[in-house]
Amino acid sequence: MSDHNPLIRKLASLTQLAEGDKRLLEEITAHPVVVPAKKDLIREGDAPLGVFLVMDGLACRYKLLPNGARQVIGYLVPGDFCDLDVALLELMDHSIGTITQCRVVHIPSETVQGILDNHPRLARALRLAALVDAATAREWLVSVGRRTCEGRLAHLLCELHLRLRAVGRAACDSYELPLTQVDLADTTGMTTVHVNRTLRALRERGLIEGKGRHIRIRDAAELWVLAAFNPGYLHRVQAGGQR
Amino acid sequence: MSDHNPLIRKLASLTQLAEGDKRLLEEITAHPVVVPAKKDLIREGDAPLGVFLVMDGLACRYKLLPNGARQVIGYLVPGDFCDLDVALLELMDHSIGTITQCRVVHIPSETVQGILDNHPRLARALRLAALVDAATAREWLVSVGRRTCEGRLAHLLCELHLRLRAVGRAACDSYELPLTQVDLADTTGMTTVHVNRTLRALRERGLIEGKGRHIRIRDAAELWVLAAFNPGYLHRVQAGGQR
DNA sequence: CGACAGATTGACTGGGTTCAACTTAAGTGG
DNA sequence: CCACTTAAGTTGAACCCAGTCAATCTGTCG
Repeated sequence: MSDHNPLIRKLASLTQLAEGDKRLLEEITAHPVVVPAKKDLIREGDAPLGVFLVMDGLACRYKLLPNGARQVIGYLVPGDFCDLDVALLELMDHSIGTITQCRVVHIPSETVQGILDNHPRLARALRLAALVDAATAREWLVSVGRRTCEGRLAHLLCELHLRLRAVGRAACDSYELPLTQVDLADTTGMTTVHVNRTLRALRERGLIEGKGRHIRIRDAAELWVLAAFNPGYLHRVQAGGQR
Repeated sequence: MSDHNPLIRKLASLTQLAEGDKRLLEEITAHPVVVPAKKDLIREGDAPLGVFLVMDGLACRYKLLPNGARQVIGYLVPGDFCDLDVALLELMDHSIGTITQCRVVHIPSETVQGILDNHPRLARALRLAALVDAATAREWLVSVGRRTCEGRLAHLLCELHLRLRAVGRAACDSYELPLTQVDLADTTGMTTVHVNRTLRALRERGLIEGKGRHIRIRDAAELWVLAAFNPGYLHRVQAGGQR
């Protein structure tokens, strides 16, 4: 029953895993720690201490500017972990904080290194996941730089839907999105006011529906077009498209 | 005389290298190929074939949207290479093209893997360089999402100045920047018209000077403030600050 | 009930885009 | 050597998308 382990599901969506690999992953993720909402796991300027792995809940990477502005530079959904090689860095160049309460596993650098050295199939899977993270950051750059405001939000909704579905945290056409409009604004480079209006526009176009936390995608095809969403950057083995 | 080998200079700016390491790097980079300006090294959708390393000139990563818009998602200055693990990917999720004529080395995946497996110090350096690339993409996201237009351009100028200086391609306060205003616009998420006006504003404030390709930074301190530039994300060993 | 975070709405403003003309610089070929 | 072409840079004017400011509403929790 590895079906509910998000790390296993995620890695399995990127490449083939052997039974032994899955067992090892189960072991590593056996004892998560509960972290409340809105707590920093690690802060810019801190010395990194290994890899964080989110098993449940939602966390984000972010940076703050001197003027107080915040930019979210990535989300960690269940199964996601922060860079494999952080141990090489002296200092973190960004912060990671929880959005909701999370169950988090902290994996010491030595353990990570051990896996990378002795389990080539897993190493491959983990490296692949790291590549997808980097590709996702680049895709976000495209969003903020060149997509319209509607497109940015639409793109984010499409991406999170696929990512959550891959780890069994989303239904076919709906999911729980515990982000505030402030979070969305800090992610897409907009203001909260405009996020509010843009979401309404998406609703009025009949593309999405749902008050507050619950999102239902009413017209995925149209949403993809509006978002210019091309899921290739997620590098899923089975296309990762619509069910 | 490894002083002019940009890869060696770059890696040395990130971590300690032994003489043997440098010799190996010299070997690998001994036979670059000349690529004309404005040619794609590899295109989104292609199968990756190993790692590209830029020895001279300027190249960029970019993505195109269906509407024709382009977003530049990273520059490759001398010494930079594209992701170590691309071989794991089935398809490229973005393109890499030259801006100017470049001297480029193509390193087969097996060679890369050999180094990663058998030369731990080099592996460390290369991994570190890859982390810096990822951090740079995140910093760009902050720029486009939360910096003013003046700030974005200022930040880019600061970053490129440091990166070029690290590989001996920039003087203390000036450098050649072979980017058109179109390139700058596609990098910073602006229009060319506004890039033009914003550059003028930077000139009029006395922060930079220089027509066309040649940039001179007149007031680095002020430029850093305007850009909210914090070079920590480049993870240089010796602070990487002003000479 | 009061307090607070988050969402919503309206009115106003302005930064940045759009469109279009014009200039400058750098080839290229006759 | 110069007319012609093309890419890049510059400027002006009109417009509008999105930000700003501020008030109001909603829901939740103690």
